[in-house]
Amino acid sequence: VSGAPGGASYASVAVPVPVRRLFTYEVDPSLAATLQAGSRVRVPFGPRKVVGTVVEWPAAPPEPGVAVKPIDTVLTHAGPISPALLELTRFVADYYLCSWGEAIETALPPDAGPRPVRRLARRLPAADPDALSARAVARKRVLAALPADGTLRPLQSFAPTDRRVLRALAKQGWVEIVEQAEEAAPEGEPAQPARGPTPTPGQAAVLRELEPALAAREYKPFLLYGATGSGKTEVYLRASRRVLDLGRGVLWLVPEIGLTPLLASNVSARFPGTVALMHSGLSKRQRHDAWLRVRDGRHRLVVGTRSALFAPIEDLGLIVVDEEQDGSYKQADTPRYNARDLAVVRTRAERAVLLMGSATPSMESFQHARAGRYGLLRLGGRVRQRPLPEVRLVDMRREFGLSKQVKPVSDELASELRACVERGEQALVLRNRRGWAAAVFCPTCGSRVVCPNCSVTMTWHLSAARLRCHYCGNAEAFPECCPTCGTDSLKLLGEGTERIEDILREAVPGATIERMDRDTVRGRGAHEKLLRRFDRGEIDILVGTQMIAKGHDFPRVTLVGVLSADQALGLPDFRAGERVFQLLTQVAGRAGRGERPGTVLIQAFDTEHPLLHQAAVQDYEAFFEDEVRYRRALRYPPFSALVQLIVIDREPSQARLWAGALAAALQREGRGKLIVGGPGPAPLERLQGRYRQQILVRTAGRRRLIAAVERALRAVEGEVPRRALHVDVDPYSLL
DNA sequence: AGCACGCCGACT
DNA sequence: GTCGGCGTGCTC
Repeated sequence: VSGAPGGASYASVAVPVPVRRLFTYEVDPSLAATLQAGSRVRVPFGPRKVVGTVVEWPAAPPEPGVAVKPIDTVLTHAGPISPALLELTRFVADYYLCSWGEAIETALPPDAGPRPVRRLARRLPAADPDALSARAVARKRVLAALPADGTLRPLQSFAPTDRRVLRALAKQGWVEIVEQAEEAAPEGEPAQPARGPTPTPGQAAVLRELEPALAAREYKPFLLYGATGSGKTEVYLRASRRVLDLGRGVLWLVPEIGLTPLLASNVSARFPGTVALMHSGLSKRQRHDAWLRVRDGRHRLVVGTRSALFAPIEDLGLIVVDEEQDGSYKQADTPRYNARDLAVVRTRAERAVLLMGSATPSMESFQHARAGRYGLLRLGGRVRQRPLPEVRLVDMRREFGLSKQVKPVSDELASELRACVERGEQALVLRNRRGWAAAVFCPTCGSRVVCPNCSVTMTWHLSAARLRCHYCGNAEAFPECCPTCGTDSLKLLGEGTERIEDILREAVPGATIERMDRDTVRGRGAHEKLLRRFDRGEIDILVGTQMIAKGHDFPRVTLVGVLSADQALGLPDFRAGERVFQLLTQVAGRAGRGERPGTVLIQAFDTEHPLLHQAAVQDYEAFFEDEVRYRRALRYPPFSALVQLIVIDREPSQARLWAGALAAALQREGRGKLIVGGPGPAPLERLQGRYRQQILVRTAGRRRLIAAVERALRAVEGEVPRRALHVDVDPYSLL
């Protein structure tokens, strides 16, 4: 297999660099016994060493003329990557057009570095504080603080100065200092599993439909479609119970919303000791440890965000994808994978059940379900017969006609808010734009203040007293006069959450109002902390961006206001409508989750827009029918697969040139079967000082599309530098 | 992605 | 005369 008799043997290694190629290394006979596909190996790579993964061994000898280097060492402490995981990462590399090494890197836990050691001190038998000289006050005191029986005491429990004294005592031979690897923190789970509620008839019916698939050990995908509050979580929990009882593992994916710990503790209560948590809020160490515990089979149920898709669960029986339509399943940087789509791949490979849930399924998933490729499970009714909220559209044109001024918060919403607060209930107000003003406008010349690096308007933040670019972070002082024409009559345009908060303070006197957006909740736990305060009733009105739409069940919320609901409908993105519908449905679902009925006010200028009416009556299927017609007509997903290519350079002419070459290659390689849109300026033509040209390629067959894109990328390899290219297969957002 | 090699501006 | 800027190219 590996060359001449008695000759060297070779291994094919995937290295973590963005080069879609494998590298051949020589395997020393001494390593042969420990090596296998999936082994992590330290290899020389150019002038440095990298840790790569053996993907084939033994492998064919290299082409003549390449100077093969030997594998340095085989890393054994982490163990090899399982064949299943190796295969999944190979799929990621092929499908999302990244290198296999990069795919493996994202599937593995972060390198946590050496485990922190705990140092402990112990008094040696002969040591006696009284034997020390009377002048050695500190040493006497510190020695006396150590137990006479020689029990260990952590160094951490001493003051820093005393620790130095201890070291001196150790030098003298009175004290011994020992090192001990830090143990992973004990779980502290409740021993008694919590009993869940009795399933509603709807839940029971869905579970009956699921049962044969759960027991069958065969790939079967389902879409669980049910309104907010219809009790999807209980279905997930019961399905998980069933699969765990069969001895198989469960993976439960949730969107990235900072509430994962909350959900996980609820799940843990039902399955004490079985649940591992995997999300980006954890430290490297915690993620690393959780990964190892899962791989060792100590946790059979993993709750986590996007990257948990790669959790090394053996014999996986079920993947739950909650809120499957959520955009956070799509990774923004390389590899740009979608965990929901990969869940299909993984369940298929592992002969497991896929259970995706949503109140507003993605167009893709609902279309699959309608076409019979996914089992469609409808969950009707609301838990405890809670009525749907009353949704009213507020016509802002009429509002303008009455008051002759543009008011971001209508009189109708203001009075509802006052009444709500007076009743002692709570309200949410959604405005999908942060800052005080969306733009600074010059009425003299008609220009707006734009970011010097990006083709976007600068946002005015009053509390920070800075103009900020939300794309590159550039911040400036408010200009004294117009940067374009020099006159000093600059006006603010478009109210952001900061301004809305202010307006509400005036409109609803006496109410406690807080704001939740990326400016007010930074860092770990801030998001959850604010929501907890809201939950405890310490806040009457919570204003914020779409952040407030996701999350928890707030029983005291009876009013939801949405400002400029139709604004996002005009965005140059084929998913704009879908996203607005999802957001409106989601935020409307926040109203009236307790005993009292809820009211939702949706403010818009284009109140005739069918989508707003469909959202108002919570008619997902009517929305779907309209949207599916539009997608079919324009051949957008789900009626095609789509790849977005962006060519970036400081020089606009250079970007155009390269994009032209790439588009031509795509035309050629597509052999007339691809729809090649562009090249043309990307929706955000300039970002961080670089010009961006966009090409959108689509066609019905996704394998064919990806293969053609791959060939085109290879064809322009010498011409277009790799770093100038962004390739996004199945993009979620085109902006 | 690193990292080295390689050709043009402000400094001891 | 060098130190160093980051453009280009390669990594078995």
